[in-house]
Amino acid sequence: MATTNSSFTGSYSYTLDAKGRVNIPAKMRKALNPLNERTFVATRGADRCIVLYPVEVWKKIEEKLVSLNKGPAINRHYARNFVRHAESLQYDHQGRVALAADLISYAGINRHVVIVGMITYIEIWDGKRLEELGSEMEDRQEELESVAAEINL
Amino acid sequence: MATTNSSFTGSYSYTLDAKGRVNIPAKMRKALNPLNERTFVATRGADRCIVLYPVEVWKKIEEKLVSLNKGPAINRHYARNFVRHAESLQYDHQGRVALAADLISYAGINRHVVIVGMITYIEIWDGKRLEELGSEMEDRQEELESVAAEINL
DNA sequence: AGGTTTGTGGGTAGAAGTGGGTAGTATTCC
DNA sequence: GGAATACTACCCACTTCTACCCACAAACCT
Repeated sequence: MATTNSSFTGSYSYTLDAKGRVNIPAKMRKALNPLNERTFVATRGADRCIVLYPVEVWKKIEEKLVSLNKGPAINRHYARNFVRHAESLQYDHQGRVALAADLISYAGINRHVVIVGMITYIEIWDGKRLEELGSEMEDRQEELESVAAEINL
Repeated sequence: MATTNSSFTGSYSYTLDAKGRVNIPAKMRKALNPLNERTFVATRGADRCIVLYPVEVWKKIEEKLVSLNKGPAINRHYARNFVRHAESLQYDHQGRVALAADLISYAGINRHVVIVGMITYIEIWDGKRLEELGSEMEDRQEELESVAAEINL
């Protein structure tokens, strides 16, 4: 119960209700530093999922985006796409956040949702899509192993 | 009896109860540094068993995963697969941990469980599966000997 | 032997997850 | 401008699950 462990891990299965709300897993709520005041920043993730950053982490992302050289059009485009879909979400007293329709459709979510911890941030996936990705990954075992070799756990 | 920093060794046989709980061998509980607050992080092991790291060891793994460049998709997939099945487990006052159904089915566990010490971490196996693996290994005696030669005990 | 530790089973209070109501605010339309 | 409508934050209610507790049997240790 003493959450010295402030990182997000594990995966949890939930349902998106009729109002577009999903539960944030209790363990992740506990892992979120209170200075964030129960709020995350949600945006589009690279892998067609929704990504939730604790606000303190989001601030650092903003800094990096600001320091990005705005000369090349592609850089501006990148920053725009990242920020454009970002919205800050505070979970209610039942532990739920309301996701924007834009993000829900981007991630292809229908009702069955899986929330995955990625240590410093959280991902929200459509259950089925994540499964499909899992089986795709089985075909890419060597690539994964080369990553494993690289970081040498 | 300052066994604070001792290592995990030996193998012990237990039963998984109806609630998905297994005992952690008393010797391993004693070997776990108290700063871990009776908690391990469990995740999928490479050999179809469950792996338990003391939290202090897990933290180091997390650091490596966090420092992975999140640009390439394959790196994200790798981290996701690793962290996704991880959950932190604190053993109760009878010395048991409750394993997630996901991990139990991954390791193919039914009731009879063997817990193996691997010095810095712990493995949880289905009893029968571990036996089968043992007999497979008998056919690979030369390979085993070449490893022995390599580390030169 | 007798006390202590260890392993196993099961009951239960409180937490977690889910659905839905409502009041107050914002938005739209005439 | 003001009424009708949509939206959202907050609240309450119900079900399911889980962490914690107690109990007991077997093993262990002088």
